[in-house]
Amino acid sequence: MASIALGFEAAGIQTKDRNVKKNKDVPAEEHSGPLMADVARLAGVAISTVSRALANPGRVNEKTRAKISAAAKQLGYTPNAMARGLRVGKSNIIMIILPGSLHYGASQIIPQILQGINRSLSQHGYHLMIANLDRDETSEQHILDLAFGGTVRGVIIFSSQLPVDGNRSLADTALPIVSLLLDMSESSLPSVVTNDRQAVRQATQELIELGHTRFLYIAGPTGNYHDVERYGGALEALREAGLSEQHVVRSGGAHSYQLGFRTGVEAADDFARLEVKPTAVIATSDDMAISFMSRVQRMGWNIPTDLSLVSFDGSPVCEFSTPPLSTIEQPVEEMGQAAVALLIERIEQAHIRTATRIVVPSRLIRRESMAAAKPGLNILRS
Amino acid sequence: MASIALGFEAAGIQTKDRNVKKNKDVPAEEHSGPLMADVARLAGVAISTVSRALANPGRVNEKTRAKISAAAKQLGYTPNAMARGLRVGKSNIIMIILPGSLHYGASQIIPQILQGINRSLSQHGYHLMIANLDRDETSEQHILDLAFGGTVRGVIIFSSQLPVDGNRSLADTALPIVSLLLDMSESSLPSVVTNDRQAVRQATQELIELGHTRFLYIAGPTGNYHDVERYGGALEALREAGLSEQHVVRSGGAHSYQLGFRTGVEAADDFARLEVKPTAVIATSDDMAISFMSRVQRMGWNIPTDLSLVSFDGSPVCEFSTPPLSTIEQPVEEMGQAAVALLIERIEQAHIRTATRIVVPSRLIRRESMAAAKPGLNILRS
DNA sequence: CGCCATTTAGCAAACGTTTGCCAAAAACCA
DNA sequence: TGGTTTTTGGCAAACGTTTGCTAAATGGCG
Repeated sequence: MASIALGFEAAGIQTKDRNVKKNKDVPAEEHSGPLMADVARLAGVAISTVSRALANPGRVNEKTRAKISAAAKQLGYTPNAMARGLRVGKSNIIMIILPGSLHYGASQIIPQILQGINRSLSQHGYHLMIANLDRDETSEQHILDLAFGGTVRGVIIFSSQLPVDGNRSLADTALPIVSLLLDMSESSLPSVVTNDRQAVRQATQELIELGHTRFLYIAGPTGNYHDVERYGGALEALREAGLSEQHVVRSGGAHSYQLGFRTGVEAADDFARLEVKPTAVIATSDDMAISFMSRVQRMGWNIPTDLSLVSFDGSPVCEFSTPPLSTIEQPVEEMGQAAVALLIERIEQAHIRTATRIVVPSRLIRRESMAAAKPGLNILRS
Repeated sequence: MASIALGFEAAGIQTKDRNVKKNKDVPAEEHSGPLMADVARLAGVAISTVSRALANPGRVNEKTRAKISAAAKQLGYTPNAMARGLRVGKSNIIMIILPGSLHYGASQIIPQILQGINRSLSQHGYHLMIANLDRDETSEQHILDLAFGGTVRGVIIFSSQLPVDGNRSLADTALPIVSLLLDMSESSLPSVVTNDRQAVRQATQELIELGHTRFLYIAGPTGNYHDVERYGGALEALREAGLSEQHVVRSGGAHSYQLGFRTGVEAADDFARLEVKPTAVIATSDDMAISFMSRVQRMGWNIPTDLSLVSFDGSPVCEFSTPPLSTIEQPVEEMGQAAVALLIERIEQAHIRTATRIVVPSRLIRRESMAAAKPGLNILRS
């Protein structure tokens, strides 16, 4: 407007005008969509009335409200989320932080988790943004920018530690955070977890009852929460049965879960090298179990006659391996829903400060890969 | 609201006071974080200088810039994304629309796709939001609200049609959109696809060269783009070899891909019922192939001696089935990257209007599930 | 030292909503 | 009908940035 007026004012001095323009970016006149003001004009009311009619219907006459929403529909009006978010100081976006090695355990559970969470969130009017937490600094920065920049309203952190960058830490946010799969209730983060330890203990107990006394444990990344818990559960069962830690051989542990299949292959090689063969194998993920099984079968061992096998995750594919694989199924759907419920509770009632812990139990699905130990056959030659 | 007010009215005069308050919400004094104004004050410059120093470093003295970014770091300042977005009229969020039956083909490819896309986006400073496109109306509304409400800056639509709701359609947005997996370049949407048709044709040709003349085709959802393409490819190969459509039996087609395993199981039953047995099976997803294989093996058939098998998707698990499964691998990583590249190109240079089509070829991974047809053994009894 | 060209910094107006406050209208009661 | 309560609508000020314009500062040159 001002520049046009200037142009008219001094028609001869075009240069001047040009110079002025150098500093000027186009104001992006392209937002196109109808504004609340357009709706108000069409409905013959004030903007504020439109706002109230759309967001807080109780506060406006029904007849007016109808007129307004008709106008809105006619124009195809959609309120601008950023303007709203800026004004009310909150967004309706939830961020889920996924570990860099995305394929934790069986990759199959990630889509289920994401879908379950997204559905639950949608029902409450929230949207889902995903963030990858790699080991590099930039990914942590991105996440913290999202958190501190007001883009997100709450965080679900999936089997990871809270990211930190410089003097900013996710823990310092006022944002509600829920930890999924990783128990961080000690650090006063509400957590939704499954009973890794107990589930593995129970599976080990069953193997012991079937007569097994020598175990191969195929480990996840050393130090990983899930690996520690699961191995701990196996050891507990052994101890209860009066068996020492000598009765279990560990394999794997060097790789991230992303390489589950490779870990299983290497475990099969380890197995082949052992003088004293275990009769039962506990794998910390289905991927490992499947590739392990494939390799040892190829080497000539029979499952479950020579070797029983049980793993963790509950991927659907386990039902269709040969033989069908016993696995500890994680109730991903329920866990996702529980996490969302917890998060929304924190969002909507800011006064909740107690750190809850919700344990959704995993359950062992018994299939043909588990059988009684071969009596008196504790030593096999490779 | 109205009824509550009536209740108060009857109660007495306290109502007045309460009613006044009813209209008042706390102004949410809790944004907490440091503002650009705080940084400016600490650095001893004006707000606008801070803004320019942070976003457009060339426009401000280096010494000043250093002072400002030191101040920003000291305060842990993070710019508010919604305020920025509102002002500049654009966000930095990309939305990916996933089909409601999320487990298209092998669910394994979804996490890979998502991770690949998210990584590429991160590098360009964008964030990824996921949206589920279910069959219900609310999910379409949610998606359109995101698109029209200015929340997102671009859209990647994964193997789905554009959602429509009332008089709003994603097609009407000014937003850049890229279609992934589904070829919509005819509808002037830039698309990144793989060569479904040609890949299946080639695999079928190889089977024919191995002496196979009777096929079982395990179909995806009837009418689905991928199913049409893949079946078409198989038919083309048959026709080229002078074989009529009679030489292929279709199974499945009724379910969504989500039930891939079940489709395979039912295909095995169909197979058992056939008088004239096919000698080769083409499955449209790895899930189907795996469950099919498991069942027919259990019924006593041998793979690949009695029956050759090839499927689509390239899930890692195929390498470890018994026997290892031949599969057509989709280059998901490259496809994701290509989609992002295309999208960012459209975002940053708004003048591109030509609809591109990028074909990233799939490749057949040959494993033991494919072998020569048993000579002269076209009919087996069940 | 003075004049002009070029940087650099600051003011204030946007961006599109929501909402406190107040005025107007409506409804009710006597 | 007049006064009082209740409801409804409108004005304008936020929310935290970016940015056009202008003022000030800096530097170059005669």
